[in-house]
Amino acid sequence: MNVTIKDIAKEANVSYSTVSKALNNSPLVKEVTKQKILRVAKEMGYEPNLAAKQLVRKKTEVVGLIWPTIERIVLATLVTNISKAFESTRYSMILSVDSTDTAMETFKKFQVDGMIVFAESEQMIPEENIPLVAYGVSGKREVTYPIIDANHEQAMEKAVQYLYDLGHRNIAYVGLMNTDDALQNEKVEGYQKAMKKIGLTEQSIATNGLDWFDGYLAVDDVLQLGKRPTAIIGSSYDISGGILRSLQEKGLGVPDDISLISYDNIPQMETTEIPMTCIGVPVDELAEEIVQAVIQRIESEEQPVVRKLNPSLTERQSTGPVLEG
Amino acid sequence: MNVTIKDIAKEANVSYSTVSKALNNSPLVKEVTKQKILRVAKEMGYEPNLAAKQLVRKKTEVVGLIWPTIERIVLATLVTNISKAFESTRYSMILSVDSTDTAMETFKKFQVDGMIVFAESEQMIPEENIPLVAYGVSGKREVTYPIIDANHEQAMEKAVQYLYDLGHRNIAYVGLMNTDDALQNEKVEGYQKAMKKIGLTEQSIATNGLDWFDGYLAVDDVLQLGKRPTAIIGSSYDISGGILRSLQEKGLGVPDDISLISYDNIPQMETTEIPMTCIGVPVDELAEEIVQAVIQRIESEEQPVVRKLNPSLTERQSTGPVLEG
DNA sequence: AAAATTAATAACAACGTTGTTATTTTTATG
DNA sequence: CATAAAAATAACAACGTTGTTATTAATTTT
Repeated sequence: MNVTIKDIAKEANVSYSTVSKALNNSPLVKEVTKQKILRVAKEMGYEPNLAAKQLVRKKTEVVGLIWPTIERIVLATLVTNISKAFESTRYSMILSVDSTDTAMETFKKFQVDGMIVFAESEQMIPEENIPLVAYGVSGKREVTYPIIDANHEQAMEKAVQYLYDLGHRNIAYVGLMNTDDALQNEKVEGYQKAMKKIGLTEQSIATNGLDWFDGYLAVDDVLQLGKRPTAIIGSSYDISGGILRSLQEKGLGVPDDISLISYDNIPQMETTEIPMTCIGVPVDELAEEIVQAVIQRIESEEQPVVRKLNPSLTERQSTGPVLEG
Repeated sequence: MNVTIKDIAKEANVSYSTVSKALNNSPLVKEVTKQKILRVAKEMGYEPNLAAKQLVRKKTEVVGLIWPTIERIVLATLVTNISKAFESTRYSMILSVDSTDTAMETFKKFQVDGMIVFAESEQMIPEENIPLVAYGVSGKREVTYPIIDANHEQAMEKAVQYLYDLGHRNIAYVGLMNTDDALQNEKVEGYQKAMKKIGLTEQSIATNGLDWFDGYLAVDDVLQLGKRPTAIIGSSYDISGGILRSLQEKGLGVPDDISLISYDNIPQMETTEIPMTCIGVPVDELAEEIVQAVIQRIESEEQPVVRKLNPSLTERQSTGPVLEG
């Protein structure tokens, strides 16, 4: 049997309500008794009973994260970071890999205080009176829950501008396009707009998928473009990894012969063959933002809003100025 | 406010204890009243309060799964399958990606009935009076909790035997070796033993890592072996994928010029460029086994044992008989 | 049709907390 | 040094269930 506040009370010769207050660090109990109770509690190995607490307080201080497509690894780093971000709050996080519906059922059963949903599509999530925050493409629809999204357009603009400033004029984009993946589409469109804005002609290479090898293969096409690009923007960590490898194998120096900048701002960019310059909302920042959003929504019933986070560019060794041949 | 059994009781003109019994389908309540109560409950949208139930019953019917290294995707399919396997039980599953310690804390707070731990190393997990089952390399140590493991040795033996029966005599193994990854080591050793047993000379190619590209690169080495192998055993899904692609690119027909068999028995093997013959414990089976193990351990205090599951070979189109040149 | 038996329902005490109200103890005040 | 005020502690009713025990209603049995 587990030890309860009543056991502590007996041991410490106080009433159990005093124990409760002491454990919650209430100012209503004298410092010395508080200390004694705390000591006794520790000695007895007291562990509060969440169910009991929850029953009276109607709060769990737990947030559920719904991640239905676990097998697409892209988000793993984000999950890890969110999990970490929760550590400095009074909330803890649990994860479900079930379908959104099933997961929501489970979380409702648990009476989590809030949920984070990785929204794959622009499809609406039925909100069942548990505060909810979505991470994903915001689109243009009305919202009934906050959506955290990245400003992909701005990201591409920054990337292009950065390369332009380094002297690059032929900048190619490599990534998935013309599918119904709203996120990928936003990226290409962002690139196209940015190029237009700055007065350059776009040159994009469509890949077949989102994997490493798709980037690896795309380099052949890139090198056959009319004007050979001096810089490439890879649409994701995996894609860019493949591009980098292929360039190396073809004897093209990065960044001397060709500069490479990758979308996705994750720490892993540091540890590629050549540390990669990248653009995107840093994951830790993103995670922090998401966590804050749920907590705020839980605690203050705030209005749902779409937040487009600003990307930042992290300069590493895969980019450099155009060298005169 | 949520509707409780007391609300239902009022509405149905019975006592709340009768409602409780009716909802739990007790034989103590008359069929007609039971039906009425059930109907009223449904109409009112009743959702049982887990915390209250838990408080009196001291059971949550929830199992926690600890998966600290989420970023290594290999296990994702297994997680998905475990999650699915729980659906047909009365338990549900939640997931934590925290470190084993932190996750165990959270789960203890939640008072889960049991835990599944993906044990990375052979390191011991401190068992804190919550029934625990580990999935991972069993090693030779004493156990205080059940460990579910695959019989890697037998797997390799089956694979080699299968290829032998098809006429292959030069069978190469491609995979990570000589690192401190216990699982990978077991695989190579299994291969070596199997070859020896059947009287063939082993030819293995060590990769640098566990990724797709490591397999892709390894093919060059394979083809430079003294006796060119007629069959390759790839050590994992990713590795084998790389091997397959490289063979294709080099114009080597699979399985006509060279047979390929992969470790890992997951459904994805069906959808590679050429559907792959594979060896291993089928994930769904593995998942089922793990789930059964926790449940048994929760419900019957059974003795901890190491269970080595038998792998099975799934024949697809990447393997065939040796063709006389 | 009264007594005994069985079936159906109701009452109520748990479970381990929190938060409010009541009581006691201590300290300050005239 | 009584008395009022403040501080500390204790008592107790929630919270929404389950499971046990008590009560009432419906059947048998004689």
